[in-house]
Amino acid sequence: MKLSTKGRYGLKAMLDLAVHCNEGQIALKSIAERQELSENYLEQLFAALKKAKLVRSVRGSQGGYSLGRSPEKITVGDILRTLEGSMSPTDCVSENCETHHCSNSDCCVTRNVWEKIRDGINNVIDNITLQELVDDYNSSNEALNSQVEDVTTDVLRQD
Amino acid sequence: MKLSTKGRYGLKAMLDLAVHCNEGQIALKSIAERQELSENYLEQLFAALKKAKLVRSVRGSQGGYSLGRSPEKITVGDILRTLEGSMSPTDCVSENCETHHCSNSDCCVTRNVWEKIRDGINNVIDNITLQELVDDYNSSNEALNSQVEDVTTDVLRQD
DNA sequence: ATCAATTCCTAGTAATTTACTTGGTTTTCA
DNA sequence: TGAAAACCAAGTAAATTACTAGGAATTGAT
Repeated sequence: MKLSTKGRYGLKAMLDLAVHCNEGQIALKSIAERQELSENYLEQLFAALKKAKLVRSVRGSQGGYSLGRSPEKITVGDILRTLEGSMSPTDCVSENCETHHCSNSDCCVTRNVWEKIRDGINNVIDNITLQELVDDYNSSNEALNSQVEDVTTDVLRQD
Repeated sequence: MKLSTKGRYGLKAMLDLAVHCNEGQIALKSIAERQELSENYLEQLFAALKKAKLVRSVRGSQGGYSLGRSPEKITVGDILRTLEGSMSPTDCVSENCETHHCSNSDCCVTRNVWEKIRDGINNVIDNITLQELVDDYNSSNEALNSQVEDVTTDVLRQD
C-alpha cells in the first residue's frame, strides 16, 4: 500500500510552489530543478492539479504556475486525492463507489476494517493544510540557517 | 494507494479460519470455496502467514490450518503487514528503513506528512483484533438469521 | 500397503500499472 | 521575431500483480 510518485512528487512540488509563488507565477522548470524531478513528468501532474483548480497557469514566456487558492484552503488530501485518486485502501469503500451491500457477513466485517483505515487516512490528510507545511518549511529552514551561522561562527572563532 | 489482493484475501481467509477452526484444523480448500478464492493463490498467502507464525499447519490427509495463537492476540496489523509488507505510504518512513535524514527541508516536511499517515494507519490496524472481527461476524450473522426467521414467521402468518 | 487428501514448493505468465520519455503545438513576453 | 514557457498525445521499458501449472512430500483412512 504505497503512494506512487504522483502523490509524492506532487506534494513536494506543491510545497515548492507554495513557498516560492508569493510574487507572480513560477515556471515548472525551476520546481523541477530544485526538487530534482523530471519537468515533463511534472507537466502531467500539473495538468491534473490545474483541472482540480489547485493551481493556475499563465502561458507564454515569463509564464508559470501559481496556487489556485490560498494555501490555508488547500489540504494535503486535496492534492493526494487529485493525483492518486481516492485514498481508500480498497475500491469497495471509495468515495465514488455507491455503498454496495454484500450478501455474506465476512464481506461486511472486513469492509468495516477498510472503512476504518480509510477514515484514519482521511482524518490525517484532510487536516493538514499547505500553509502548515509552508510554516514547517520556514521554521526548519530557519533552524538550518542558524546552524550554518553557528558553524560559521565556530570557524571564525578558531583564528 | 490500494491494498493488493494479498491483504484483502488474506484478512478474509484469516477471519474464515478464526470462525471455523474451533475444532481442529481446516483445509485451505474449504476456505477457498467459502470465500470464492483460488486455492493455489491462498497457499502462497498461507506460506507467508505460517512463516510469521500467525497460522499452524498439519500436513497430509485430514490436515489443514489453524490459528497460530488465540484470536485476541492477532491484530489486523499483524496480518496485513505480513502479507503486504510495511503499511507505510512511502519506503522512507517504513519500519525497516533506518531513519535517514535528508539534507533539504522540503523532504523533511513531506516526510512528516508520510509519518502522520503511517501512524494513522497503524493506529487503526494495530487496534483491531481478529477476535473482534469474529464477534462482529457472529453478531451480524445473528441479525441475518433473525431476519430470516422474521420473514419465515411472516410467511407462516399469512395462512 | 495403498490411495486420496492435504500441505508444500518452484516456476511461468498474461495483463496491468508505473514512471517516465519523445516530440511536438500554442501562447506570450522582450 | 525569437526564446521561454504551458499544453498535448503517444509511446515504452520495467516492474508488479494476480494468478496458474505441475508437481513432490506427508499422512490419515480403508
